Amino acid sequence: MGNDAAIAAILDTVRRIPAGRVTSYGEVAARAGLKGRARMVGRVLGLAPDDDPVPWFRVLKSDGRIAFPVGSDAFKEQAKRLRKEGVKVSRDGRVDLAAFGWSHEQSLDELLWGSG
DNA sequence: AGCGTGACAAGGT
DNA sequence: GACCTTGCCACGC
Repeated sequence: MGNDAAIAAILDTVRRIPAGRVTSYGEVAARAGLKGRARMVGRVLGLAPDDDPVPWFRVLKSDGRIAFPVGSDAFKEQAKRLRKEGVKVSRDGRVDLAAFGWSHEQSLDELLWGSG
């Protein structure tokens, strides 16, 4: 897969992340057919222009933490946008992937109350 | 071409 | 948990 195709695949994948859910750079790469190229995902999101809006803030590190340094402007912006969609973000930028992760497809209610 | 750097990940100490 | 190493790859020098 060429570079342009890879970029398009990454952007498409990120646009498919549902509001109120998060995923990791690695998972985006894998779903885009670019397993092992998580670093490229971060790079592409960083370059993504405003003309081509993508929900970059729904992408976290594999451990569920925001990738930016705690306290940085980017960190605060990402936490703010996530919280606005109902995602719980701890002060140090942690998100519970079991509750809000994409393709867990399990609502927080189900998690708390149990499905059956 | 080589080397360092980076919005990463996985495995080990 | 904090680090370190290895694998990954695009970029700028």
